[in-house]
Amino acid sequence: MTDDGDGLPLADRLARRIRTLLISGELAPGQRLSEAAFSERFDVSRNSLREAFRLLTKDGLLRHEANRGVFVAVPSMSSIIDIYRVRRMLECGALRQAWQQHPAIRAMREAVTMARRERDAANWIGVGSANMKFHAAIIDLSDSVRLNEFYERIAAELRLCFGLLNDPEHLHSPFVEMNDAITTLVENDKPHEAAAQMETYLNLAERTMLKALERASEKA
Amino acid sequence: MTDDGDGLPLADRLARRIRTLLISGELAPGQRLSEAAFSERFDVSRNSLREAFRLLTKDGLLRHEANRGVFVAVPSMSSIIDIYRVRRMLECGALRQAWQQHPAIRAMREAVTMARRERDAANWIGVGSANMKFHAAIIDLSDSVRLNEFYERIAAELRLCFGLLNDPEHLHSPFVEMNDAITTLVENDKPHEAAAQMETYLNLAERTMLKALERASEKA
DNA sequence: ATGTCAATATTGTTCAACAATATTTCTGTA
DNA sequence: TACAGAAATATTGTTGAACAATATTGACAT
Repeated sequence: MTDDGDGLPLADRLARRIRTLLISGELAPGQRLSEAAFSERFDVSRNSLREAFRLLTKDGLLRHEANRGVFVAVPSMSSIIDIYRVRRMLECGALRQAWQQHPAIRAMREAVTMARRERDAANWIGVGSANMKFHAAIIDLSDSVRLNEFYERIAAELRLCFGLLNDPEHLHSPFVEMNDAITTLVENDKPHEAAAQMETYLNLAERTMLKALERASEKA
Repeated sequence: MTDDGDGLPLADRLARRIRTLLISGELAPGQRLSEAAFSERFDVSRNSLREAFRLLTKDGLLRHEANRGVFVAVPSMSSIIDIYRVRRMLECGALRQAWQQHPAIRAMREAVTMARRERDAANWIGVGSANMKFHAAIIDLSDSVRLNEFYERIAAELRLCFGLLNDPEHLHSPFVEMNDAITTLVENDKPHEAAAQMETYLNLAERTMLKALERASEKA
């Protein structure tokens, strides 16, 4: 099940491959991505590669400087603050108007179960993925393809931030039980309380993130 | 003040030019955009044009079909519903957490004033622009560059929908006074009431839009 | 009218070239 | 040595042509 999306245009497939490299941390923030090197590496033409770069730049994962090339975006304090501002708006909004019978709630519950299982197996990056699934499910509550698409972009940027840090246990584990509580609230048709809980969740996560970034940058 | 953004890469400038054509209605929805024809028209290479097409496709203004080319996106019922779902989420959210002293409130007031002036001059497309400025100012309340950027994309799609209709007077004028009321509410530090008012505003606008699209499509 | 097959046009992708701009290396001078 | 400036080099920006893969058109036979 390699699923290399053979039907899609080359640039899209390329963008997906590079995105994977970016969020897996194989390409360091700030690193320059040479057109010649990458077109060679992926065995595609420079033109096709440039199309892919444009897409990823629009996604905020790459930064483009005129006549200097593209660089892996470097997460900053202000970008983290901005990302969490977006998350509060979207996730709390989606929860607040959540309808008790919405199928996405089932996905939220599944993500919580998965996160717990991964945590018990001490697989912290698994906990992280389950966590991301949980929040994606929350966005699904809003039933908007555009919001889903937008959130995917934000989530990719967030993963880029995660890659900057180490300590994934301390980063993801504490939130598993909060996810459970929030899920229970929407299951019991208390969307406003769920949204309120999510707001404190995100504020806490933001602080954790900023603190971690601070430590990481002063070490450098 | 032509402001052709001479510093930007060619593909970005191209994308902007084509976007202008799209939202001004010079390119009809569903129309196919031939690479050969447009690269000739703008006197650029096919490669550069393709990069621009990719950007606009990502913005939802163009649709890309494999081996068939790009087409101007055709607004549908579902896309309008989706767009207004996004607008409710973003605009109501921004208003709800609005801070009385925020500079964007001043921009809202200015947009209202401008809209009134244009309406009195019976310049309906001017009313429309002022209206768009008003809603952009509301998004500014959230102080997020990512939300602003996302809203720009949504606004462009919305303008594409507007182009499909005629009757701009009936489409924009009724909302000027509502804008005034909402602005007054945030000026008086009643953000929740402003958000509630905005929700009814957007529901009404959505219905108007859907009705108009229905008429336009059954005529075809 | 309908379906089949060749002819044509369009997109998908690559390659090679050159201009414009950045970066590095070299050089001469204080 | 340290440093400013100039030459040399490398990289991006953009173009044009080429060819394969796919889609559209049109002619023809039934």
